[in-house]
Amino acid sequence: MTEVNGSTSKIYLEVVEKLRNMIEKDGLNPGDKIPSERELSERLSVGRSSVREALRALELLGLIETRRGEGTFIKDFQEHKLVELLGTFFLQNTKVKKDLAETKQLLELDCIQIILLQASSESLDSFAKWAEQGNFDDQSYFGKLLEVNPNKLLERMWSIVNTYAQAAQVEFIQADLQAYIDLALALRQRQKAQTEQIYRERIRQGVSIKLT
Amino acid sequence: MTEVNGSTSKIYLEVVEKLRNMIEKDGLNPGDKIPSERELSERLSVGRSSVREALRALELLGLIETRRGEGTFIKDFQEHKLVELLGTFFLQNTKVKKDLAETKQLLELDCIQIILLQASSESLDSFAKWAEQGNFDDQSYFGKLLEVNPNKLLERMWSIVNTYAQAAQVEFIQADLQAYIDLALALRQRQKAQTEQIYRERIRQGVSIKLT
DNA sequence: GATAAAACGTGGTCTGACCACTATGATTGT
DNA sequence: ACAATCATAGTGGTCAGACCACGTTTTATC
Repeated sequence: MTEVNGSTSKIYLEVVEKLRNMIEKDGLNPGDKIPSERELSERLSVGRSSVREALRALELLGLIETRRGEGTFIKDFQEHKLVELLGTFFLQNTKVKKDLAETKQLLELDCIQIILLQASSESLDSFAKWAEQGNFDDQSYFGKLLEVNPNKLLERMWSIVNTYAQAAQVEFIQADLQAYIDLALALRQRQKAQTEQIYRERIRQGVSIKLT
Repeated sequence: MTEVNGSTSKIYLEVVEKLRNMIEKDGLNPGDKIPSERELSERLSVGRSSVREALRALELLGLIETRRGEGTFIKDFQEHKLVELLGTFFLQNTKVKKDLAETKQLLELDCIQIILLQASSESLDSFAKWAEQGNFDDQSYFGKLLEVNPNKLLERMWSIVNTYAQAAQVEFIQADLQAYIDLALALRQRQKAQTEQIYRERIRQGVSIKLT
């Protein structure tokens, strides 16, 4: 018996989908509460356990947060703990690591391209000022740099790749502080050639992947 | 009554953890079968529903695969759904058309970089041969090109961005067929400057975003 | 009015029951 | 002996109902 399982067999996946639509339709934002498990179960005509499977999966993904006694909320996603999992799980093959390192670098260079062409002088000024304080490490530096770039999609992609890279223990060697500062200054002056040279020769030197 | 909840309240998270250890300890590899839900439930002394919540979460992450009537298997980590999911959830409403087009181009250029440095001559030959047939459009051409590049992460990212770009009706203007063919030939000869020139001036000309 | 107690709502977990599907082994037919 | 068939057991998929633990809200009490 049962039941015309439309397309996505597996109820919990349908619930994920419905949830996604619901969030979009109702314009829910991070922090907002979503209906209770029992209500979802009723509204979607599925068992509560199926709803829970969907919610638990989304929770592990860091997309929602549940607080016992209170409810389930959309999460402002960041630091999903799943990532450490992935790292220790099945991420330990060198090919993946190489791809991660390579991709991360490419995204950083892409970001530099965009910044050179599109970033406002003010944002570049303030970034340079921030860099001159010297209060950063490789990771936080590029995190900040990616923020300066106006392409939010690129920023998000870098963030994800970076997270994965961390999980896989792919970390770049910390370069000389001055190199990072010089990069910021070169960016501010929109010196394309110099910027790229600093990145390649002084910051990402000696890394397995060479570009250009 | 419960419960000495060691550290990670939430049983399903403990199950995830236990599973991870089990996989590591037993040296299980992609394709291998993991114990059945009922057996796990018994071995870990937790309810089957908790086991299922853990498994469903890992499944949505793309770490395992379940086949009804057969069992649950470790999956090759290649096709992780993470980026996809994050995208469908939070990347939707933003007006990212520009970002999409821009990012897509950047990824294509990144791919070209990698190909110039890493692709085998044979794969470049066969790609050029394929291109000379002229049986493609802009999209399928770059889809094929991304396949030539050995960085599977990059390929996947492009594929996703491309999918979204389509959905957002961000499509590049089809260029002259000859331009695509010439690009393939330049790639085969590993002519970096020429390759990039063709891409920028003959294929992606007139697109909103200009790079370099 | 302030405080304490009870009621309610919510997530967390378990159990037991079916269903649907697959693989395996026994049965049967030739 | 071999092949096709069927029965069975094992597996994931789903549901319903029952508690528990915790937070919020309402109510009763002082």
